[in-house]
Amino acid sequence: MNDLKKDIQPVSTATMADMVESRLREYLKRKSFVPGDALPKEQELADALGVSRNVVREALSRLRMLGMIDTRKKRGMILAQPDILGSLERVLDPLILGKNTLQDIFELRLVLEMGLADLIYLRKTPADIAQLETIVAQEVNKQQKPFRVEHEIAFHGKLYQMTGNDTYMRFQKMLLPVFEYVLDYEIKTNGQAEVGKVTHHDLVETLKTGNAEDFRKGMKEHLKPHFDRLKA
Amino acid sequence: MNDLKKDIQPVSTATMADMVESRLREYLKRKSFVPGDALPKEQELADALGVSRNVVREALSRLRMLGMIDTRKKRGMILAQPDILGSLERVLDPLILGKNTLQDIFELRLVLEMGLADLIYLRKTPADIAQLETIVAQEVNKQQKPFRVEHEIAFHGKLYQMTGNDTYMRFQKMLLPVFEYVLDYEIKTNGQAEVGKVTHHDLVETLKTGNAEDFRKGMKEHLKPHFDRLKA
DNA sequence: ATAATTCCTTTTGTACTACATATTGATCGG
DNA sequence: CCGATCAATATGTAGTACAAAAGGAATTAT
Repeated sequence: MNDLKKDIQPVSTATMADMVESRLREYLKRKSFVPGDALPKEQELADALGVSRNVVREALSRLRMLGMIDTRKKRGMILAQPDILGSLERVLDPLILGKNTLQDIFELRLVLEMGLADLIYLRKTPADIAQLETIVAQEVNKQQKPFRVEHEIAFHGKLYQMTGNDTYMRFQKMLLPVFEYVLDYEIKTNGQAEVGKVTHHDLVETLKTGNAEDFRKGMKEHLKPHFDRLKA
Repeated sequence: MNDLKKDIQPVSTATMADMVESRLREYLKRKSFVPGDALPKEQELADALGVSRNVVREALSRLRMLGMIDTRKKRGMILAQPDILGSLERVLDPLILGKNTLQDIFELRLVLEMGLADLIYLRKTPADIAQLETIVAQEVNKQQKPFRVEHEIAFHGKLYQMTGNDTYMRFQKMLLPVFEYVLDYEIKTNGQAEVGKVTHHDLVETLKTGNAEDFRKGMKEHLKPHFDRLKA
């Protein structure tokens, strides 16, 4: 199905820039360049590849966007360490993604949320718990719609942060808009979602007294309305 | 820390292509383009932005790489649905990522693995179980090193597939090389890792008789050696 | 002699032109 | 009325030219 497309399309529609991009990738890998190493100049690459400098620049522009290379005016280009999530960020717009992908991401976030218990228990500190309690305390007062979302983000965001895993935290943050978007859509079609039986407050209590297993169970209950909506 | 960098760097080092890329993104969002809509021609964009067509093409080249736009020879460019993971794929190379990021991804995969139980129980079929049993049966014979990795991939890969979530599955597959890479590194420095008490065979049994909660516990035990290696 | 300044060289960034190529749509012929 | 050929058009590629910045070399001053 899709495999055929991936085999045939590149042959027919591959442009020079595409090929040069791929060649450069291969070149960097084969030469075992490490971050900081200098790359040949644009003109040299163009000559070596037998294309115009224009094409080379289009390919380099892509690698530059991904953070794979850094270029400075006279010093030439150097290999850099790309920010993996930086590239994702650019594409993760609910408005341009397909419905299936959005649904997949929605589920992915549930999976992530369910799996973070062990990391949290590995690294949580009393200070973290205290902050969570502050967040929960502020929730009690304001239950209006705009604030509820804010508190959801504050609470769950703090949980990600407690994992001590920066990539994980940023990843979750990026997924948030998609989550909200799908949620809004679901609510519009299926009516208001009820809230889970286990509250944020309960989860914090579990963090203080229970173990990772308990926390996972609590989180499952907390997210139950979302899970119930999933189609088998 | 990094926030400052993100605010200051763009001002100082932003090239025209960077700005045009950002402008185009904003433009697409503001005009609420939907996939299939036609974009203005390159020359028109260049004129409107006050830059050369060259710069516009560098920016478009980036969007094209991300799959955000499709272009055909005369028909112009049309907005497309980007493949979110496609962009990740290009950057997820263990050799060029930093050590911290690699460690983060290693942990991320453990998190994902721990969180997939509910999706599996929502969607598993008898056929899936049968396939898993076949995979496990083949494991028994060959325990040599190259085969073990293959079976690991086959087994866990099948689990992802059972979630019915294509994005999730591809994501996991992409994370695999990083996982292996970090694992190899750990083994080299800390010696061979022992294997978890719960085997693949046990997990399949749980899938047949137990519930999602049991499966999560089993998976935790199965991955215990990895979790034990994590630093608090 | 050492340090600071100035100038020159080099490489990227941008602009412009020209033309090839493919696709669309229209015109022309059967 | 349908099919084929041909022209128009937008992207793809090449090539030239020059501006700007950054590093290094040479020169001057203390």
